[in-house]
Amino acid sequence: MGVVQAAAGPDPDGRSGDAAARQQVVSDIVDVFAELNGRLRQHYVERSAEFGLSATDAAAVQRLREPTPMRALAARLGCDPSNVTSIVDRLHRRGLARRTPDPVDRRITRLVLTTEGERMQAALDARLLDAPPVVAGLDLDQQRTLRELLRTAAASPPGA
Amino acid sequence: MGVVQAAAGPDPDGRSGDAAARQQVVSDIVDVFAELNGRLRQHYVERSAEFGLSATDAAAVQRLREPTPMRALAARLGCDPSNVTSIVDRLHRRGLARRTPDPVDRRITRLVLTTEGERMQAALDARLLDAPPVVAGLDLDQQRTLRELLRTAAASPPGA
DNA sequence: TATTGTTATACTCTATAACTATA
DNA sequence: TATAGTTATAGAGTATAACAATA
Repeated sequence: MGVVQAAAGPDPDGRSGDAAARQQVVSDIVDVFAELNGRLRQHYVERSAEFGLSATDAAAVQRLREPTPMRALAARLGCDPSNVTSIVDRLHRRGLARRTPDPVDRRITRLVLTTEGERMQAALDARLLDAPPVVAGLDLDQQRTLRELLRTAAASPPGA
Repeated sequence: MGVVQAAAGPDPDGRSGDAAARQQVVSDIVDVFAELNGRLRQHYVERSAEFGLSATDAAAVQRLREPTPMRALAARLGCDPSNVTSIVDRLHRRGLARRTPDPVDRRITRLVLTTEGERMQAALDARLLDAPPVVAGLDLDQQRTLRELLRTAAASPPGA
């Protein structure tokens, strides 16, 4: 159930019933969503740790599928570019990624996975995308429906 | 799209197609889910700020619907009990909540909203549950379907 | 003059451990 | 001996601002 508790009986005056019911559905969704988000985060933390990586570092490895400027990786991770430096430093120390100069713009550093990094990426994909909490318990059809609904919600502009 | 990119053409050997397609759906869902979670967080931060509250403090107000021990509030907020002290201190300074002794167990502090706290709670419900990003753009039927799917996913035990 | 990556720093969030008062 | 709440503190995560190199 959501934060807003459902009334015990029917609406006394019979007017606010619709609005209350609608608010209840929204409240329920937000609540389960938050619950699942917590589990999903834990899933990523625990499974990334199996490879000796933080969840953030693992996410970075998953997102390096072609030569990528630092800023672009920051955008994909949804964080500030200043954070990427330390992430890439750690991946470099682990022998998973390296910095290469951009051929045309010398301000840009392009990030590339090493061979070991590519192996790690495949392993992470298999392990992290194996029945994560948002999807576990849903068959393929249900997953497709869920994806469609979430995409529709995401297509609604943030400031609407 | 998800982290794992969909292949351009059909599967060459015709064997891994199913598994790859399934992984793609999961990857997509996890991605949109994360995107929506970010927007939802922002929604709560911004709208709570309209009332001079942090998102956490607002969530606490929303969850005080009857006399509640500190630990119970911590459980509802999904945080450690040690955090609740400062939250309640702030709500108290704002005149929104007060601590009352439990009638039978003197170790327990029960949290109760003041009249102003109850007004704030109603205002927060109206404002925070008004078309949050997870739900915006979905009609009532779609919202019900989404709730059902998320509940099914949440019903699947975390360690499964 | 604007932009990339880096660095130093500060701020927020959250958990752990030690303490007290009760049970 | 165990539990509720408090306190101090430390760690992770993230953002801001200033800087050097390059455009």
